[in-house]
Amino acid sequence: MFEPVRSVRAYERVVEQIEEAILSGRIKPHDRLPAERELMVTFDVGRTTIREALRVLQSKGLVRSRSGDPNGPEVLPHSIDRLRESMSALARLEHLTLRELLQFRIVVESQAYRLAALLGTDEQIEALETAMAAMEAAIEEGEDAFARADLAFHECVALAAGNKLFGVSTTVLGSVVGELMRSKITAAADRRQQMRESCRRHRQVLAAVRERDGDGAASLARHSVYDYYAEYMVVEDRHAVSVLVEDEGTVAT
Amino acid sequence: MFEPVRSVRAYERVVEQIEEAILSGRIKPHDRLPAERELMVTFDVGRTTIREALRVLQSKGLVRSRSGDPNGPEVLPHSIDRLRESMSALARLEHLTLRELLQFRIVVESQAYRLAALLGTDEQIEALETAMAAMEAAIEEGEDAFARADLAFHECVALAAGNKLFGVSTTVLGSVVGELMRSKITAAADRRQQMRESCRRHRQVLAAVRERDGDGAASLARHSVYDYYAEYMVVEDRHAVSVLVEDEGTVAT
DNA sequence: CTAGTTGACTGGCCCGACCAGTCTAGTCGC
DNA sequence: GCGACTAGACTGGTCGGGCCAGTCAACTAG
Repeated sequence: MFEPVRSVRAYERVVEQIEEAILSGRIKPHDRLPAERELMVTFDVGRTTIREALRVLQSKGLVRSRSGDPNGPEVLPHSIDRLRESMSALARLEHLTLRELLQFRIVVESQAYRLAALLGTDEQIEALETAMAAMEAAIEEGEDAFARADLAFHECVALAAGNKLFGVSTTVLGSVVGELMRSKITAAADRRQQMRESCRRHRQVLAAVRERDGDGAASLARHSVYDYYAEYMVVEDRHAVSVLVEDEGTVAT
Repeated sequence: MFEPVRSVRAYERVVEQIEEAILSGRIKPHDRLPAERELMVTFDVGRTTIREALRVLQSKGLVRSRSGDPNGPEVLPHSIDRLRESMSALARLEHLTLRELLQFRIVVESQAYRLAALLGTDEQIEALETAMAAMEAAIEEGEDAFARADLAFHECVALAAGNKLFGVSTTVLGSVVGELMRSKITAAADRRQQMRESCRRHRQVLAAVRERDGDGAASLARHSVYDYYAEYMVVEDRHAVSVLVEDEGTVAT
């Protein structure tokens, strides 16, 4: 007849209210929350409680507190950092292998290209061309710049595909793969050469996209990822990945 | 010459240390952390700081504090809840549409089946059969039981595919889609009928998997998701999804 | 009009206290 | 001897007060 009432901590209810206000858009990024001593009056709780709530919101990437700022805690612009962190934690805890990450990445990335090729507007594909050029230019500016340009390119792909999820996934997966690779990096081979090779691959895929050849772009993208990482996997993992690489209907070595 | 030192809050360093201990596996699930008053001695900080650190770790889903528990805060078993939450938050903030979620889900799910069909062991596929039966039995036990059985089935698929990521994604996507659908639910149609229909679809896909027909299973899975949700989308969204549904090489209406 | 100072705020952190929940050891009744 | 009960020693949850360092803005001296 009656429902059991699980005791809810005070700070949790504070979190709930503020979080809802942010997620619903009632409070927008760059807005400021009232100061802690003010919040503790409006919520009628101690400062400890307010602070714990703010810590939680901060760890969720929703707000940021700066010591001494008279404007109060700042509501942060949306970011996928939290998603990246939880994905990264999951990867460590579940001991995700490079094979698993690449299988997933191949699936997601190739279909993003396919969607972009089939549904992207001419302007969006033109933007891809620009991003591609920026990427090639970034080779000279070092690895970080290149990584950023690469990210921007994939963001454009997701835009052309008309699906933000593909962009987010690519970013997150790239980050996690990066973390995993750092441990098994091959003594910093010729990165310059790798970047150029990467650009060549991207060019090929982009060409297929331009021709509105969705399947071709997807296939090229699959091979691109596979070839890039194949050397870091043992034979049986390579096979498990290559199953996804070849076009449907044919299974490779 | 010298690096700028951004001041790191005390509680953050506490979080770092404990988090690293957990993520690295040095502290295992169901282990207990020392009590707050004890931690505050070992870290040489006030209880406030310890509590803020614990709140953060709690919001990360790594530990749980129960009032009065003499054993201290508990290290939680791994869970994808945090990933689900951040994904859910992202979906709200970025206003992800049903179309976007389904496009992604179709891509991921179909390839999971494909991998399962091509690489799953006979035992794993047998387990799929068992899970399928449990799902059919669960129809009689209500929606919640059915949802659980459905989840378990997809977990088996990911297992057969040999990739935990596909299972995680399916779970997370399912949850987010569920949240989105709650708002546009069609007056609780005949859920019983829908469940039966869902089982029928799953059976078809499973049959293809049994025959090791990866492409067939993938194709059936794509259609299955599409058909299930098509009515909830406007025409142009339907088209953007159907592009992914048809086998490569052919594009549908 | 600018450069520097000052003061009123901010959040970060600590302390001590109190309450309510939880487990356990010991007690009481059988 | 054994089970039910109780009391106590913990636990975390919350509060208030206090101090410090950082930040910003208004004000002041040049």
